[in-house]
Amino acid sequence: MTNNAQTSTSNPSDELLTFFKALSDSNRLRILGILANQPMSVEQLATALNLSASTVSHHLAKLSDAGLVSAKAEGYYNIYSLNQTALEEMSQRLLKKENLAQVAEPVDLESFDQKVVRDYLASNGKLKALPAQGKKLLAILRYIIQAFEIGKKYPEREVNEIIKKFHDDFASIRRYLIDYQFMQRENGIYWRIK
Amino acid sequence: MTNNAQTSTSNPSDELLTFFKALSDSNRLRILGILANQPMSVEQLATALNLSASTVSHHLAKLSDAGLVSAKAEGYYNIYSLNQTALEEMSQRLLKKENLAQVAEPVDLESFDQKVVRDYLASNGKLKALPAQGKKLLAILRYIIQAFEIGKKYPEREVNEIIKKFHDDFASIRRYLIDYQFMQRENGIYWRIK
DNA sequence: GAAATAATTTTATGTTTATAGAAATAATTT
DNA sequence: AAATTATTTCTATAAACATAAAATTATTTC
Repeated sequence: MTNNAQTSTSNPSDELLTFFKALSDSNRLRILGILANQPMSVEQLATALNLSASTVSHHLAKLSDAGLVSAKAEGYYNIYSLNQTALEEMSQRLLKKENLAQVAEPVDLESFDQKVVRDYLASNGKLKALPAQGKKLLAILRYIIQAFEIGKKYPEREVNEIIKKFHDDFASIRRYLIDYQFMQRENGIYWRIK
Repeated sequence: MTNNAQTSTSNPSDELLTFFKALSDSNRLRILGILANQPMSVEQLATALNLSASTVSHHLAKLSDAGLVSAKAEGYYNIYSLNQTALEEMSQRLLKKENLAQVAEPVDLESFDQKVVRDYLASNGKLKALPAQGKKLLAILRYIIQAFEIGKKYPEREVNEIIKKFHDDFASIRRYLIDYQFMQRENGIYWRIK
């Protein structure tokens, strides 16, 4: 298991996650349903749901963490009730596309390219092979094209030299760079266009 | 990609549960966040999230079951994109108090009383004991009071007789019935008032 | 102060679920 | 047809979680 060492500082998606996790159990949904009709004590809920008091208490703690219910001491009963405002606010605030889009950590859109290139690069800096086609070839081409300056004019001989640093089959790669619109050519002169 | 086989007895809370379970995992939230920015293939997502393709596929299946994403075949890529409408519809439709209140199965509000009475009743129909106080005593009293007709006048001797069928300590119970306003008394005559 | 009652926390256990490797399926290119 | 690539399904495993009994805490009644 690799990834995200999840930052210790609570980010907005922690809040989302707590909210959804609270709602992702059938007995907790039943509890909310009951509390939407009338406030109740832990013991009453336990009887109504045929669960132990400790289990209900555990569920209520999760719902409470998510801000969905709140308790009011009454005698030695703890009367829980639905926190309706939180429910509606949450659903409106959290479930919009704009907000969701921000939930994603800054996605490294380059990472796919980087992985492909890493996989294909030998330790001498040359490519072990050329991907036959598709997305991986494009990733490699995006990598190679960076060896050229945008706008600068290169004679074909120089283009070949630069490409050869990556792979011996400079002819194929040069053609790909043209085909996929990374370069343009006129009278044996090449220039990078993106 | 399979899609929601939605159970034969599918009730509204199944739908809610599927929806929330789909959203209750941090990697699935990250996927949604990314797809809110741009559609992507399984492999691209796997690379961006540093997860295996099979894991991402598994997550996408859950999101798809919940109607949150949909896929479009493109070459041999499956390009997934956010199903924005579903997200907003769900949040508005599902998270209202009226709807939540219906999510709860018809709650048997009597069940607490019934359980208490069952626990305290011996096989001969008599009470094994009298709860000292609190909710359980009230449940027992609500049970006993049903032996009386509302409005009908009972002399004390008859009240004692009826109560004795439940418990020998008729004096305490008679007093409780008055104290807790199940009966009223005047000149040695009793009547049930609720 | 002692007994009774309600709720929470702790601890243990069985179930569910996320994960990834391997195998199977599907589509594409050569 | 054979090789390549992407995705899904199958299988196994480890982590997360629901559950309840027991212990603990807190409150009330007597």
